[in-house]
This record gives sequence, C-alpha cells and structure tokens, in this order.
Amino acid sequence: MEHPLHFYNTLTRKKERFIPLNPPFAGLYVCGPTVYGDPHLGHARPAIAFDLLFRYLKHLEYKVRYVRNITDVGHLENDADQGEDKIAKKARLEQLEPMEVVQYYTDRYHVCMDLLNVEKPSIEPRASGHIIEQQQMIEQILKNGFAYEVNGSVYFDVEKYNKKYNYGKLSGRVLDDLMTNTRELDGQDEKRFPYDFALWKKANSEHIMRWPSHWSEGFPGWHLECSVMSTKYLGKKFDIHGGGMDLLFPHHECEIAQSVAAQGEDAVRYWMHNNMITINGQKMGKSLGNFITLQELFTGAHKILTQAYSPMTIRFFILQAQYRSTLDFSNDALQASEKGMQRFFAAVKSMNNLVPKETSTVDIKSLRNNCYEALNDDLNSPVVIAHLFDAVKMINSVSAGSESISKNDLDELKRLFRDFFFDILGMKEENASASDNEILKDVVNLMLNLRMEAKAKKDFVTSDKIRDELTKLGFEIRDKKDGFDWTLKS
RNA sequence: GGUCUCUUGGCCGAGGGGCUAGGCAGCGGUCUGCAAAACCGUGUACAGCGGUUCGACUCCGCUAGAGACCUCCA
Repeated sequence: MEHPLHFYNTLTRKKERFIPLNPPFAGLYVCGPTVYGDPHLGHARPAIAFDLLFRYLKHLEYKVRYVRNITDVGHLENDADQGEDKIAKKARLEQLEPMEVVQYYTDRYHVCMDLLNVEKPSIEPRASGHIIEQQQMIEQILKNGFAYEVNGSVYFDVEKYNKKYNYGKLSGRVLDDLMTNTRELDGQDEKRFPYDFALWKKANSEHIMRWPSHWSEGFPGWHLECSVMSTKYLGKKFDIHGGGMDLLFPHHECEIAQSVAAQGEDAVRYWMHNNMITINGQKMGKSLGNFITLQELFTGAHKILTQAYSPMTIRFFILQAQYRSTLDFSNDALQASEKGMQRFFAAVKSMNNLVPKETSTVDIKSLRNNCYEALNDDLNSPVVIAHLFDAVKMINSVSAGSESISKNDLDELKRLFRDFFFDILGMKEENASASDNEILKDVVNLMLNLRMEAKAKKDFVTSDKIRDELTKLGFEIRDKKDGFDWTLKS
C-alpha cells in the first residue's frame, strides 16, 4: 500500500502498521449495542469511529467485511449469576415480549445510525440467532478442559486457563493481583474462583429467554456471542476487533480467553478501543444517569441544550476528536462544531461555483497527502479536518478574488472534498430536500431579485425588509458584488 | 484499596525536545447603503515543583487535581 496505515493496538500498547492477514481482504468486528434502551450519544462514538475505519479501509481498496453485532440476549442485570437478563427485565416492566423490546430498540438504533450517516455493516448478527454456535463453542471449551459444569451451568475456568495461557494480557491485569483484590460477591458459590465467568447459565423459573441445551434450559454467558459471531463470519483468525474502552475488561479479556481456550490461539490480531464521551469531565453512561439520547440531541429536548443539533453536527463533533481521546460534551462545544461545519458546507457550495483561471496562487498539492498522513496515523480525524479547513480558506479566498485557482487545481480540490470530507469522514448535506426544492428556489430568487431592484433604487427600507423577513424564516442572505447568495439554514 | 490514563489559551481539541495545529468565541481592520458572509491582523496555552538537556509544554521524578477499569455499560 502506498499509504501505510497505522493504528494503536491495545494488545501491544503501541501503534502498529496494519497488515491484513489476507489482503486485499480485511475483517473488522465491532461490539454493537445491547438493545434494551434508546441509543445515546455514547453509542454514536464507536459507531462513527469504526465507520470512519470502515470507510477508510474501503477507500484504500480493501475488500472489507464489517461485522457489528446486536446483543439481544445474555447480559445479566447485576452480579454475573444472580441478576436476571436485562432484556427479560425490561420486557416484564413494559409487558412486552422480549423480542418485541429487541425489535423496537434495534429499529431505533438503526434510525439514528442512518441519520448519522453511519454505513450499515456487512453483517449485523444477533446473539439470539447464534445459540447453537455458542453451545458448540462451550462444548469445545469443555472438551479442551477450560470449563466446568455445575448444576446445569457452565463456567470458564480462569485459573486453569491462566496456567497455560495468559489471562489479562489485553487489559494488563495480573491474575494474582485480581485474587488478592477479591471482593465479596454474592452467589458465587457455584464458581471455583471469583473471576470465573459463565458460558452457559441455567435459567430460573421466571427467566423468559431460554434455550434448551445439554446442560440445562438456559442462556449463553455474556462474553460468548462476540467470540462466536466474530470467528463465524471472519474466520478463526481475523484482523481487527473494535469496541469501547469500557469493554476492555472483562468483556474483551474474556473473549480472548474463550477463543484461545477453544481453538488454541488468538482470534484477533488488532484490538482497537474508542474512548468515552464525557459530560463535565465524567463518563456519560447509563449507570450514572447522565447520558443524553440521540433523539434528545436531534430535537433539542434536553435541559442542557439551548437548541436542537442535527445528526451531521453530532458526527462532525465526534470526528473533531481523535477516537482514543475522551471527548467532553457541552452545549458550547456543539455550537462550535455546528458553526465550523456550516463553514464547510458553505465552502463546498462556493467551490462548485468557482471560476478557474490560468494559474493558481493557492497551493493545494500537499493537502491530499497531509490528509492521508493524518488518517494513517491512527485515524487522526481532527487533523484531517484541520487540513480541510485550510482548503476552506483557499476556496473562500479564491471566491473573494484575492487568490486564483487553475482548472486542474480546482478539480483536485473537488476530488479532495469528495474523497475526504464526504466519502471518508462521511459528512453529507442535510437539508438537501429544502434547497433542492425548485419552486422554493425560484420564490427565494424572486424575492431577492426584487430586493436588488429596490437596492438599485436606493429603497433600502424595502430591501432591508425583504432581507430581514427572509432571515427570520431561516435564510442566510449574502450580498455579492453583482448579485446575491443564499442558503436555508437548518 | 488495586491497575491504568489524563491535566494544553474563554470553550472544544491536535501536536510533539528547538519550527503558526485547527475550529468556536473575543478584539481590530477591509469590503458593504447598512448588515451578513468572506478576507486580513490579533492571544507570551501547555496543572505545580524539581531533574535530565545547549534547550522541555513535549523525557524522568514528586505533588495536586480529574477520570477510567476492577459490576451491566459504547
């Protein structure tokens, strides 16, 4: 590859060059949502971060299979083996079938992802659709001696596993430390060791989601689905596994243990973790109750918001931080993103109206490589955006007449925006429907032409009135040397 | 308590031993009938204290503060 892509591998704790196992193919698995609640801002981060990766890998002409799961079963409410299934609990609260809840929130998630212009993954498997495969993996782990059965439940034998392999290599944990640090947990009596985790859990009588198995009627443990579905669709060894940093331990650590226990070697080659979105410096999360749903952002219906923010504003906001940094959320920060993003779209519009000259006084040659360099350095989207802002400045200068651009350079500039701003960063014009409305366009142009006539007659009362009224309606009017320009703001 | 991470100007956020990040906001100017937009100019920012170094905001140590994981979490 001409542009070597590097990213930070959590497993090795350093940036590594990405060399896929079977080029030109690349396999990517990302932990998707547990569908028992409305998608919130936190869900947007990994979705967008790995959407960026997906898009960039495709841009680099890899044939990517992107698998992002839907967790619709198996995550327990409280302590590993005492709680009830989250989805079952919600179902009982709302008097709905569990699968009805799953469907409802899956649909909500999809709607939000579409609005955020997050591309659909190649495969979106559900845990509930892979019960048999999960049982097969449990059998394999049992056969290899790294699990034991107690009263119809099957647990992973962490201590035994750690004698042969290294439990904790991803999160940097040492099992001995974990042992000395053991806390009192209820209902651990079935386990040999507190850090053992369930592979299969016998369902109690009230538990609604249950499947038959050799061991009991029950349900699979929480970490199993990802091990199973990733390798099922990407192979026993595959390139990239992504997810939020909060899943690093125990979820991803257990995934590694399961895969290694089942097949004798790691499944994942590069582990990538996105950081959290914070609010007032604190992680936004369900348990803290300080999360803000995407719906609330899109409608402005939240007390810390002064207005609604469009999905593209959210996307731009998230891309303005590198995915491994925490991103502090606030109304002010969103407002800054919205303004900046609007400058982009205004510049793109005026780029398409630029008239090329014989020669260029702007230097656009380095822009493309600068953007590649930023992306190749662990997907540094904020730096890409900074370079694109340089391009915005050039466009505006040419538009203002203080600089000129050649036909070739203008074409390259257009390609630059198409490739990086639209295709890779995944930005898109939002109120296209409004400004694409021909009749609306004609009416606004009519009004503004009347205004021009008034101005020509120095009838500024009339001309200002037209401008002010249109502004009130949400239009932005910009006078030009010989004419005008306008946009409908969202 | 254990493990780990972070602390950049009013806000968000890159970066990296000596070279302007960028955006938003602010201030001054140009343009304009006035605006808006745009353009030009404008900020002695790197938590504190030591150390290493010719030179540190960037490396090391300590102190303070914040956070993450250790329990479901994106």
